[in-house]
Amino acid sequence: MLDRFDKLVLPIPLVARSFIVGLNLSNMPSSHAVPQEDEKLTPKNQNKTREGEPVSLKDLAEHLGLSPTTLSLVLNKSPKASAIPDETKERIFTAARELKYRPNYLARSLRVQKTNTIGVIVPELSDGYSAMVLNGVEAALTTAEYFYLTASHLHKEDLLEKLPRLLVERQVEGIIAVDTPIRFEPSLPVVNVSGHDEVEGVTNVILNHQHAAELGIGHLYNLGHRRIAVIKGQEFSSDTNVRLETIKAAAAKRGIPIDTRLTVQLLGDSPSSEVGYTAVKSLLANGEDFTAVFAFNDISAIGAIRALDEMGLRVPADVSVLGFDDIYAAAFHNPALTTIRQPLFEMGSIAARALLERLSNGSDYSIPEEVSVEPTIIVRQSTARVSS
Amino acid sequence: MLDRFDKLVLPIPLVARSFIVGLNLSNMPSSHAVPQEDEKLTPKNQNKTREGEPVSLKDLAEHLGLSPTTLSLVLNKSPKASAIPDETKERIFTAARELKYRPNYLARSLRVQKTNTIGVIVPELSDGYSAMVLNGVEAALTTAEYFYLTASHLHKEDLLEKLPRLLVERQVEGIIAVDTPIRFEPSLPVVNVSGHDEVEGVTNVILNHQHAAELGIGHLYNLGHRRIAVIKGQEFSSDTNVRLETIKAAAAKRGIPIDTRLTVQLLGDSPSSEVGYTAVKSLLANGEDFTAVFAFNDISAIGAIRALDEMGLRVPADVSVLGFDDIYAAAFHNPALTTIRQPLFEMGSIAARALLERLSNGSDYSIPEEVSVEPTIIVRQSTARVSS
DNA sequence: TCGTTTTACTAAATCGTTTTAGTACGGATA
DNA sequence: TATCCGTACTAAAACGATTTAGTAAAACGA
Repeated sequence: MLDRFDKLVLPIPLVARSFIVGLNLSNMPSSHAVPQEDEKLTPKNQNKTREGEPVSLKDLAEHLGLSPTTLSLVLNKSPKASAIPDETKERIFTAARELKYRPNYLARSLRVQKTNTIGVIVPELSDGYSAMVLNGVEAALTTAEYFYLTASHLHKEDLLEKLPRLLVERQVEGIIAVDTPIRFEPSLPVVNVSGHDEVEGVTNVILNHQHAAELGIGHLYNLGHRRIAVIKGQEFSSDTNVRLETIKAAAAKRGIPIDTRLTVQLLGDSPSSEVGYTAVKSLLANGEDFTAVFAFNDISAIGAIRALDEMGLRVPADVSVLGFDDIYAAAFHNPALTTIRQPLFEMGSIAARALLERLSNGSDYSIPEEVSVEPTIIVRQSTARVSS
Repeated sequence: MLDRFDKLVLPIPLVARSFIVGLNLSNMPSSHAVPQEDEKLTPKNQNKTREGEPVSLKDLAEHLGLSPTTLSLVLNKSPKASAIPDETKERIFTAARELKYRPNYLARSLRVQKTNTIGVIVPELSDGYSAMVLNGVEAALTTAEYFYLTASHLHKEDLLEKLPRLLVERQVEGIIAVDTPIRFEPSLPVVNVSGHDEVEGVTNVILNHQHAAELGIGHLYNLGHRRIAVIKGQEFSSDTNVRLETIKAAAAKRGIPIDTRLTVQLLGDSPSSEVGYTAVKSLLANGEDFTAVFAFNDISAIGAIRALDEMGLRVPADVSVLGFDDIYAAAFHNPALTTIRQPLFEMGSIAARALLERLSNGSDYSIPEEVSVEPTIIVRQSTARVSS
C-alpha cells in the first residue's frame, strides 16, 4: 500500500507520453539479496496504527481506551450521549480529527438500512437534455446529503431492464428516470422526468405539452404561417407522441391542420444536429411547400436551419424555424432560435425533491401521479412574419 | 429535516391534477372495525417470506433447508462448490430466481472490501465538456461492472475540499477529476483529466497542448493572419494557462508574437456563450485591430461570432474565428466552426481505464504520471484566407 | 442508611454477505 | 481394520458501523 506512491518520486520527462518504469522493490532483482523484515522498515509506527490504512471506529476506541459504543454515541451526537462528560467528548473529537477517522459509509448504511443514495437512469449523458435535468437533480440532492449513481441505457432494451436491477442491488433508495421508458416493476419509489407511461408507483414530472403546443402554434399562426412542417422526435423519446398530437390539435383548432406530408421524423440516435438536418433535407427533396418548421428540439432546429440554408432558403425571411427546449446554444445560434423553453433544471430538481419526499414520508404518503411544469416561449430571430 | 420537503408541495400550484390517494390500509378508517391480524391478510404468504420485503440469503437458505454458506458458494460459482451435486445447485438457482433473491451489494462490499464504485468530480454537469468526458468514463467503467458517483464542485473552494472526502467515506475505490484542481492529498488512486498540477499519486490525462497550438496558429498563419486575438479561459479552468502559453510560443516561433492588448479573458462561470460574447465585445470596444480570433473553446467562439456580427464584421470574410474542443454544436453553427478537436470521449475513457488498471494491479504497478492525447484540426467555415 | 437515580460507560447483537475452518459420512486404499 | 479421501454440507468469524440492553460506581433523597 505504502510503496504504491514511492514510484512517483522518479524523475519523469515532462513532455507527455512518458510512463514511469515499474519500480516495486520487492519485484526487482536485488544485487544484495538481503531478507527484509517488514516490521523493521517502519520506525514511525507509533500508536500501533498502521500508517496509510484507514482507521476504524474500533482502532480509535482502542487508541482512546474507550468502547466503540461510546465513540459512536458521541460522534453521532446521539441524545443518549448526554451522560458523557464534555471532557471525554472533546477527547473523542480531537482523536478522531487527529487520526483522521472517517466512518465507513458501507458499514453504517448496512446497519441503519439507509444509503442516502439514489439511482439516475438517462438515455445518454452528453445529449444536453439529460445533463441539464441531472444538474437540477444534483442540486436538490446535495442539500439533502444524497449522492447518486448514474447509468445510461443508450436506448438499448437489455439495459432498460438490467440497469434498474443493478441499481436496486446497490441499495439505492429510489430511482429517477429521465426520458426513459419504465421496463421493470418498481420495487422502489420511482420518478420519471418526461415519462408518459402510467405505471403504478411511478411519479411523472412532465411538461404541460398542450400549453407548449398552443404557445408554439399560436406564435406561428399569429405571424401568418398556415403551412407548418413539424419535425417529430425519435420513436424512443417519450415526448415524441404527445408533442406531435398536441401540436396537431393546436393547429386544427386554428383551422390549419398539419398536413401529414409535412411531418418528418428524426431517425437515428445521434445527439447531434445531423438528424434534424437529414429530416428537413428529405422534406425539401420531396418538394414540399411550407413557411415554417416546428422542430422537436433545438438540436434538430439547428439542423433544419442548415438544411434550409443549403437550399437557398433564408431563416427567417423565407422560412421560420421554431425550436424546443431552449438549450444554451439556442440563444447564440445564428440566427438566434425562437424556442419553447422547458425548465429542465427545475424539472430535475422537482423530480429529486418529489423522490426525497416520498422517501422520507414512507408508505403513509399520497403519491402524486403527475406533476406538471409550464413551458414559456422565447422569441428570438428564427421566426418572422410570413412574407408575400 | 422532514419539514423541509413539506413546503415543496406548495410551489407547484400547477396542473398537478391527479394524485393517487393514500392507500395504506392500516391507516385508512375502516367501516367495519375488525381487528386485523397481519398474517391473515396475506393468504399467498406461503413459505414464510414477507411479500414486498427483499429476501436475504438467510431467508433463501431457510426456505431451502440449507446453510447460507452453501448458497453463497453455489451462487458465486466458487470453485469450492465443486463437491455440491448439480441437483442441489439447480435447486438453489431455481429458488433464487423464484424468490427474486438479489444480493445486497452493501453487505458484500463490506465483506470483500471492494465496492466496484469510483467517484467522479466535475466542475458542472451541463457544460458540455464534462458531459462528454463522463460519457467516455462511463463507457469504460460499464464494461468493468463499475458504477460511479458524480459530484459537481461548481468552482467552489469548500466543495473542492469536501467532495473528495465524502466520496472516500462512501468507499469509492478511486477518483476521476475532470478539469478540477486537486485540493486534497489523495488517499486513493486519482486520475485527473486536463489536470496540470503535478500531485503525487495523481495521473494526468492531458491534451498535447503544444501540438494543439501549432495546429491552430499554423492554420491561421497559413491563411495569412498576422494579428491574432486570443481568448483566454477563465482562471478556474486548468487548461487556461498552458493553452495561452503554447499559443504564444507557436505564434512567436512564426515571428508574429501575440499582442497582449489582443488577449482577453473569459469572466464568470456561466456555461453559455455569453462570456465569449462579452470578452470580444470589450476587445472591439477598445478599438483593437485583428484579423482572427483564437478562442478558448467552441462555446466562447460562438459568442465571439455573435459579438463580431453585431459590429458588422463578417465571419470569416472580415475576421476568422477558430474554436477549441469540437463540441456537437460546432459543426452546425452558422458559420460552421473551424476548431481544434479534443477527443473528450477518449480522454474520459482513457482516464477510467488508467484508474481501473491502477486498481487491479494494486501496489506493484508503475503509475504513469501523465498520458497525453493528440488534438486534430477540423477545418470548416469560420476561418478563411485574410482578405487583401 | 438504604434505595433510587444519575453518571459514565460497555458487551453483545445486528445489518447481509463471504470465507475459514471445520464435521459427518460413505467408500476406496493399504 | 485402520486410514485416507471425496462428498455434502455447516458453524462461526469477519467486514465496520449502530443500537439495545445492560453494569458499576457515585450522587441524591428520605
